Amino acid sequence: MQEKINIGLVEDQFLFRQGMKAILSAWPDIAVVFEAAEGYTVVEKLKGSNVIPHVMLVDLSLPPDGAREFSGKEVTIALLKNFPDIKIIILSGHEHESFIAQLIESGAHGYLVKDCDPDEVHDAILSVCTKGSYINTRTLKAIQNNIGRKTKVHSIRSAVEQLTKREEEILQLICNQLTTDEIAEKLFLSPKTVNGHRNSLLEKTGAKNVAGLVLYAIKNGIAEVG
Amino acid sequence: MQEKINIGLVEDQFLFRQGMKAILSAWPDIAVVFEAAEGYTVVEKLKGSNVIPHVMLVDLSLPPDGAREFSGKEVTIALLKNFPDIKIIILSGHEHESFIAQLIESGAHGYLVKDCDPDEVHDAILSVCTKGSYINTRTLKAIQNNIGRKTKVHSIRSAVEQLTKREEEILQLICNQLTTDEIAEKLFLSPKTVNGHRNSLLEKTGAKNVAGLVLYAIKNGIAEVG
DNA sequence: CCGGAAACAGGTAGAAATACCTGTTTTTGA
DNA sequence: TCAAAAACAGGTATTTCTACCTGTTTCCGG
Repeated sequence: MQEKINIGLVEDQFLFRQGMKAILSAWPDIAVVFEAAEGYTVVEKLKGSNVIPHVMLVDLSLPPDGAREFSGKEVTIALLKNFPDIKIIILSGHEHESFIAQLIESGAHGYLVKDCDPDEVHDAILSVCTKGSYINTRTLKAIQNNIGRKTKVHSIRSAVEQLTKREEEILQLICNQLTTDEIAEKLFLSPKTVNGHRNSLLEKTGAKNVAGLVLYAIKNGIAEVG
Repeated sequence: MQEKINIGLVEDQFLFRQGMKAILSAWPDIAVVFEAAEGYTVVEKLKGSNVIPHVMLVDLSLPPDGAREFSGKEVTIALLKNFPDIKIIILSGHEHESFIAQLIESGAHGYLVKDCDPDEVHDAILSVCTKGSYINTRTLKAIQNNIGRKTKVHSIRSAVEQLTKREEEILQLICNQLTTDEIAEKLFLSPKTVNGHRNSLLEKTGAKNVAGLVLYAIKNGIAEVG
């Protein structure tokens, strides 16, 4: 008998995790050997574990609990850094194409929507093990669309550039409905400086105004709705 | 042997649905007899069915496919109208308290977060069947918080009032990053009129500026992030 | 049929944001 | 250590938004 493929689950919703376990366990060639609900504990937990999964299924929309942000993207990067042999498949709900592309660029080996067939999960797992990656047509299209979009949004550079720490900070405060002057006061800066960052934000995100900035922030996990 | 409780699942994510089915089927007193992926087909499908579920588990975050919006809230209302005997339990991911309160007000009999224990699902199902409802402390707190919040946001009236059709329409366009003049042109209105609606929006939502409006829109399903 | 809400439209004023510049200092990475 | 990027700060001009008013018309429910 062939050795089983060891699977790790990173998913905050307990119900979904249990469900996935039930689904995966139905295949004789698959064993779920690791589970985690929060992103930031994954690497630590794995280091203390004696069984390292071959494939990790990571939920994209892990909530950024508390202060620290540790979404599916961060988990992917951290995992690849510490366990370069682990194959990573991203699971996502109703996410956005631009984000998927980012994930793949971050080094994820596969991508699945939660609204897929259980068989597809099995396929994906086998595929990342044997071929090293799994990209279905849907994902491919998303990536292509996104790349296509990138070049036409503003300039070739702008969309690829990512925000700096300060810019993210200010974007968050904008989402908190603070005005430029209020932000300046809060961060002990000149309003002119904040204004500069604001302009950079509009430039980099391709947003037309605050509405666009807020949407961008939410889409990219910089701000939350609640 | 006692009769089984018939369960219906309304959940767009196929994987989650399968998982839930697996979990639910593990209990001998429960049978999954109905499934739907989209909200707007539920009532129709049920009318054509000869087995009516006793309890419906409805995903709150059903995506508003295409033009028509038919989220968990609409499904709840439609179900209660057509099948008043069905008990409805809302399932939600990382949703917002204010929304939960709305759901309960819409007539849902119970509320569960997706990050709960499978046992809790079982408890909830039994509870809505025998006692007619299921509210855990977490939900109760959410509702109370929300009610508490309502009274202090702006005025007693403002937060309770809901937006008119026109206001929602304009809010959507604001989220699309249109300026007042652009909205006016698009809707064949005077910019002054749009301005008036804008002011009403700020007043009713308690938002301080567009950022607040966008957040409100997303929180209440009027606009989407993608 | 009447009252109230919604939608419409107008005005004035000031606050805030956006679009362009310019430059210096500090941090960081190759 | 050297160059690039980030953060900082300033100026000017214009657009857009927000906060107050005023009023009319239309439509719907009691």
